[in-house]
Amino acid sequence: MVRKRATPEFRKSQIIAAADLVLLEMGIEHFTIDRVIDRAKIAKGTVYNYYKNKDEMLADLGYKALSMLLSHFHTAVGGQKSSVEKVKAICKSSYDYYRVYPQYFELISYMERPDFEINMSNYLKLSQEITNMVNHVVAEGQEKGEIKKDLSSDMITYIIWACSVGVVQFVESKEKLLKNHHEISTQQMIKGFSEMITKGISL
Amino acid sequence: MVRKRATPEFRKSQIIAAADLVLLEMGIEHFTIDRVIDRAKIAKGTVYNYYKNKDEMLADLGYKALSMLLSHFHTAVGGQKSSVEKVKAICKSSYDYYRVYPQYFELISYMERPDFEINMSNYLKLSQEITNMVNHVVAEGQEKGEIKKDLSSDMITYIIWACSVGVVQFVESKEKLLKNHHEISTQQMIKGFSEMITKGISL
Amino acid sequence: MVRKRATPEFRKSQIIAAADLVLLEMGIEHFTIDRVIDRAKIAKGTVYNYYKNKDEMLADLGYKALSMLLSHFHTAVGGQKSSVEKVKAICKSSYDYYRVYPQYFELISYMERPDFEINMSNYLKLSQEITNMVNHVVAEGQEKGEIKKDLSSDMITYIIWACSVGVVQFVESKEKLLKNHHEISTQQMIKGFSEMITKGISL
Amino acid sequence: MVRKRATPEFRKSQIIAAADLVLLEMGIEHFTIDRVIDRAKIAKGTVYNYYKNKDEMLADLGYKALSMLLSHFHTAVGGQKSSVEKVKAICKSSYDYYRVYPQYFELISYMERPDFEINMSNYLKLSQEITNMVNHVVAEGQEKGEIKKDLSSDMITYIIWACSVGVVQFVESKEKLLKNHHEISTQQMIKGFSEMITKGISL
DNA sequence: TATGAATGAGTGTTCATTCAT
DNA sequence: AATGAATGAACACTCATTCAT
Repeated sequence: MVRKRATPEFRKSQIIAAADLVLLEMGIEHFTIDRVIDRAKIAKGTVYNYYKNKDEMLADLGYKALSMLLSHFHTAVGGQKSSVEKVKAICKSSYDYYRVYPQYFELISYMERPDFEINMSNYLKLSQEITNMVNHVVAEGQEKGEIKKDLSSDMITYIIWACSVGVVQFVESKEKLLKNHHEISTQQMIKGFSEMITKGISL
Repeated sequence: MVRKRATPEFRKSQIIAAADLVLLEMGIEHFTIDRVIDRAKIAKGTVYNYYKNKDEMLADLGYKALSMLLSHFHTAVGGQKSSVEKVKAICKSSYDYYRVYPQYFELISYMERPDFEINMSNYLKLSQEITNMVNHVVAEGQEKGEIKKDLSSDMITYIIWACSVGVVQFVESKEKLLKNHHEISTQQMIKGFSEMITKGISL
Repeated sequence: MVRKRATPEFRKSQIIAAADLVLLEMGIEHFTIDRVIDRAKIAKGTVYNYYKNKDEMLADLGYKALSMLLSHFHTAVGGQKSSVEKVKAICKSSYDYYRVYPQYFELISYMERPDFEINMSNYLKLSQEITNMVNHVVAEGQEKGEIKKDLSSDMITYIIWACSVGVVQFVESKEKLLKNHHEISTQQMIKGFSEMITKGISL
Repeated sequence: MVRKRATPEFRKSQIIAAADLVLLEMGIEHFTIDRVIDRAKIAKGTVYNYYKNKDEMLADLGYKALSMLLSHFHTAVGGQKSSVEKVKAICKSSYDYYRVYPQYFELISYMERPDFEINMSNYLKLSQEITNMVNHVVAEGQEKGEIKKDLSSDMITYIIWACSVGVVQFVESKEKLLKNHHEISTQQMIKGFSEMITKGISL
């Protein structure tokens, strides 16, 4: 009814903020455009002036999700001295991240779908940045003789990331299944996992 | 129109085969009854003579998926002597399994969702059997002094499984994303992963 | 599997007995052929050897329902001396009947559907018999000077029946709505209704 | 294909009009959304922009049904002087109402079913209003000594309503069954019924 | 006669996307 | 740019009825 005028940037941030809330409250499974426009108090058609389709909007959210992940990794690495400790911190912070933004974790998994065929160059660039960051830590460790060199730093980086995701998903599904939060054993598992990884990459 | 008669066993296997294909081609997200009946060339109602609902059909597929996995694990462990080698073989065979039955991996994840509320006692029993099998290998290794004891065999089993799933999913999504099969580096990654895990759990 | 042989009469009574139970337990709304064959332990196709379709089966049940109603009316009238008292007893026994066979009441209403287009000659004949029975009571009352004559005995009979059905349905829906059985006021209502009718038809 | 634009008010009235026709022609048992959209020549999804679900649509029809009924009662009562005459007019106007809006009668019955779980506060309020209106007429008659006092005005109101519904349904089913309109005897029946009721409640 | 596997036209509901205004 | 009414393809599931054996 009321015709709101706003700069494109503002409007887009308004939409993404609403989308963020919807994702937070409903999860990716029940994320719908209708719920987003309800939140954002804008018309349905307006969304499509800013996003080609739903997936493009999710990619935008995904970008935010990766940003937060990168920031988590930076914080985690910051306090550590040795490269191995840094890797361990990264493993642990993957889980911390999931605890704080479980929906973002879901979203990142969701975006791996093979039929997610939109322009995600920004997303991929950021994804690369995260990889580079971890890669840098690993390569440094290899140079300093802390981390074994029979695998390329790339490979080690991928393995660390893949295992971290796997462990978090495992914990997630088990917690959902059991419907109670047995935080203790989860913490033990994360700790055991981190140590296993660091031991596995050490010289 | 044309009424095709068949033994219940044949018809059920026909449906499962069609469902397998649909899962393989479309992924769990786009797995629908309509697509299954299209493939199986049967009427809609027929499906419901064999399965109470969609989830029960998926549970049947899931059971098959776990059976194949267990069988893969058994084969893999069979040829190994030391416990650590057995664990390594399990890690590698997770990927082999994925190569043969890629569709089953996401199905297993899907069935973990908390609202999957059908009778899955058979499925869960088999799931437990797999866990027990791996657990047995790990516990044996601990007794023989091959595997470290600061983590319970349960915990190690879970971590191995979670990491294996993570690595396979990673490989899967990267391959689908890049749409070319760089089998070599994948093989390297699986090898590196297996060695990292075995090193991580060794004394 | 096992081929049961039986006389057609026995088989039909077996089906109708099962159907009766299904109607009793599920109500007309959830009355299905599947549930009947489950109960009767016979094959689906067999039903259609004895009944052209579902409605014909219901008509058979409906016949039974009317039989019980007629029997209720006979019992009710039996104890009364004056015609007016007989009419009052009929009004009351309509409700008694509903209390004992609520599903039969539903069924009778259901069979009034305009698209209930099957051969119901038996049903209609019995329906006529009930009408005749009431009509006889009314006509007798008119002859004896107990019941007013400005309306034909037919008309009075119809009105009595129609009002009785209406009152029972009203009580039924109110009880279902309120979900508690306030038997007292219901009894009062039935009593009030019966008296109102008898007063209405008296000279 | 062709996108027809209309004001919401028009579209809603268009849907209701179509629904009215479907109810009239098919009866509540065969009232489906598909038939409504067929009639209204709109897309399926459009219905759900105006009604949350089927029951809400029926509730809207039901509200309209009660409105017309109340209006009929008001008109009927308007011309009468004595309370007893007013009651008689109400009985007769029930039938008039049915003649004008035959489809609404079964709808009102249908909405009494206990699993009708939508917000019907408006409907129930209106229903109460009708009851109050009749109740007022009866209570007035009791005060003036025209109507007997051995039953509460509430009870009498309910009985009048229940009997009226019963008689209308009886006439309806008989007419449909015989498929010819013997308007004369129907009129006689309504007249007889009204007089029977008024006689029944008089002092 | 008996069987029960097979059929397929519904049934209500969802939701991403389009497009006339 | 903004609106929001309109669209229609999906979707899981039901059940009376048919018919080859």
